[in-house]
Amino acid sequence: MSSKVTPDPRRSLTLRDVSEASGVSEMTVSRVLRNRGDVSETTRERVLEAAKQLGYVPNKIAGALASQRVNLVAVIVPSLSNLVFPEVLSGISEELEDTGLQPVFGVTNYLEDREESVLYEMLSWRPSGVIIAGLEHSDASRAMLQNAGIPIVEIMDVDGEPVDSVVGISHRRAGLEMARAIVGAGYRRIGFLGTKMPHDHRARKRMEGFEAGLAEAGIELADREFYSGGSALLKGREMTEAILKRTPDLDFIYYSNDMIGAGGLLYCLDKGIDVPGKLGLAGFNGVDLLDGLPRRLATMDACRREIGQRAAAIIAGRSDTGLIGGAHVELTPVLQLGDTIRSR
Amino acid sequence: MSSKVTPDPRRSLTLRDVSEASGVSEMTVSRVLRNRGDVSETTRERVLEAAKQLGYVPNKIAGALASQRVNLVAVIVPSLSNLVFPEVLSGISEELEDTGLQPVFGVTNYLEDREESVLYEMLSWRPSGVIIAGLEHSDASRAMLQNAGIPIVEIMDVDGEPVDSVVGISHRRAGLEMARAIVGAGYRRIGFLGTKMPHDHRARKRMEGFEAGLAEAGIELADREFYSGGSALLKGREMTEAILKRTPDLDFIYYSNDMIGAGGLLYCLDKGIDVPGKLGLAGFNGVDLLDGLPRRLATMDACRREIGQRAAAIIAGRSDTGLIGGAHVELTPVLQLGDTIRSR
DNA sequence: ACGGCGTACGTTAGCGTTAACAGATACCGT
DNA sequence: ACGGTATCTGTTAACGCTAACGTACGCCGT
Repeated sequence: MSSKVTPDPRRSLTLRDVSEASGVSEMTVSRVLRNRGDVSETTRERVLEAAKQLGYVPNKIAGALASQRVNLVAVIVPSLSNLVFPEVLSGISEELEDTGLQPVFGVTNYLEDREESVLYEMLSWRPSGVIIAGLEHSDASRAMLQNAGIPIVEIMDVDGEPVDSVVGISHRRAGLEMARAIVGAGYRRIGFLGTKMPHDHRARKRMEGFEAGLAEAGIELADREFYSGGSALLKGREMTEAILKRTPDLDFIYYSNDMIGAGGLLYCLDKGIDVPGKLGLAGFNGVDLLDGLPRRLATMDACRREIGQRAAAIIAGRSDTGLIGGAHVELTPVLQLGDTIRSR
Repeated sequence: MSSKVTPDPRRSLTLRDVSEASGVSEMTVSRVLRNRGDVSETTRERVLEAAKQLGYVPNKIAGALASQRVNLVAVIVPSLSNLVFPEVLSGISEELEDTGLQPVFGVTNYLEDREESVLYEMLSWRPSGVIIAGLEHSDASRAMLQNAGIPIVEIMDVDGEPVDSVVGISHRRAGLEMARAIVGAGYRRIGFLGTKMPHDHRARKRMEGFEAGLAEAGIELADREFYSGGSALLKGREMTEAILKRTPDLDFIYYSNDMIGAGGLLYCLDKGIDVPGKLGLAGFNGVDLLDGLPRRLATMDACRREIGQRAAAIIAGRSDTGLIGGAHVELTPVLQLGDTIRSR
């Protein structure tokens, strides 16, 4: 790989190198590379050829500083292993595809401190917008978002006060409606299995909504348990076994996510428990993993991909909702009864 | 939110604003904010206070341009829905945690064109290093990597010629050893179910290795089928049913990933097929999802998290392997027999 | 022949930060 | 009292690019 073209392989190329190689000014090269302004067809070709020949890669750092424009969108989510977030990210990527905007992902591990530092770090690159999961942030984070002077979209959840725009579903209402459906189907001794994460506000809201829904019928949760870490499917199994041992007369279990719900379902099938006759089950999310299960778990679609798309559309300025002053998009999750809630 | 402090909420703050607010030069502010050089305790506090008060967020764009240093590491993977990659990314994040380096993720959807444009885009931010999945790239991508003048780590796979460093496993060998184990356990009529992605080189190499392993014993694949899209678990079910219908005398099925393997396993359990007596099954990856299944699928751990960690360590200059000239780290996946290969 | 206009470039002056060096002050030993 | 050193702070000049404006030239109609 002896390079005849690059004078110093250590130093990276600049516009000047391309301009010298093609015999025009740096400005003209810049114009060609950005397709801006008038350049004759012949010089355009000459410049393009030289740039390609040298293997020139523009320096966006300098470009961004000079133009005061950055084509980055900061996207901050609590986790990637949750299965939900990769789908949201896909929706964002897809929608941003041909806008010239580029998503940059950051992960907080459900930690407020980390959210704060990830946000700080990302804002220091002066992105064109921020998409961030949840409505609950530290005071400092909230202040940064407010002062950033760029569009902010908080996603996943609409139960609370957004800084700017918001796209999501009401987890409270999701829980509530699930409770109504379950009570409506005649179940009375109801248990809850969920994650122990104190900072998963959405799971918390679902449970609160769920309890409120039960309360409408004068019912209280018969039992509950929380876990953290490990394989969700396995935990679903283990916890289902444990809760049924402790409270054998349960006739329904509501899981805070589909994964542990699936584990519970597999356990019940193993043990020959009559689902949904003797015991009903429901999860949350509508992950397509469930399609492959022997029986389809009742669940509620969280509109993950669409949330990503709508949020990205707002940042890209493509949203039809009020362009200024913060859009407020509440999507409606659809209850899928599956085969694990008896139909009356 | 009437701001007494910010003069113009539209324009974002600069070092100058902080310097004026604290009565020192911009340089001193810069020093305080970066903990570099000597600053007296009193000024340091005054500056910090002013910065916090104003809500100043440094402009890394300007900083990077001036210092010619960027604390970003470009990480390029083909997909996020594969379950494998989020784990690799976690490994990277974790390892980079306290190095001052920040990973930035890009997704290619298994498309060479997209890989090229994502890479170009990322290189234009002049990152400190690149971690990229796979050894197969377009000529242009390869040229960009070679000329970037920064450490490059190709991950997941070691079967090929790396540009610089490489961390991964030999998928060819993984397939080969699985074949040997299966043949060794006495299976003879062996089928393969996999993904149709022409650009998933690693799946391809596993299959090639697998066939080579069978060939050692004079065996050929009895049947095979490929799918694309949809719920992997469900596809595993459907394809298993289809292949068993077409070739009923199969005594083993090797799946290209655990997810469809799990689907196949659930199908067999449903149908009461004797696993592993009459039919053996194996997948690939060692995802912890499998822990929750009624029976543990045989698989091979792909060392996903560790790959991420080792790759990040190389970029961070923490690797013990030869610091210059490209490290070559081949991890060894461990065969886990589970309950779906009979033990002789 | 002239002004007017459009096209195709070039020039100049930053963008906000940091590297490198240059004071300024205080303190020290002799 | 002196130079020397240590500690702190300021000044200057980039970094690589682009916005805004300037200029040269050709073409047109009258």
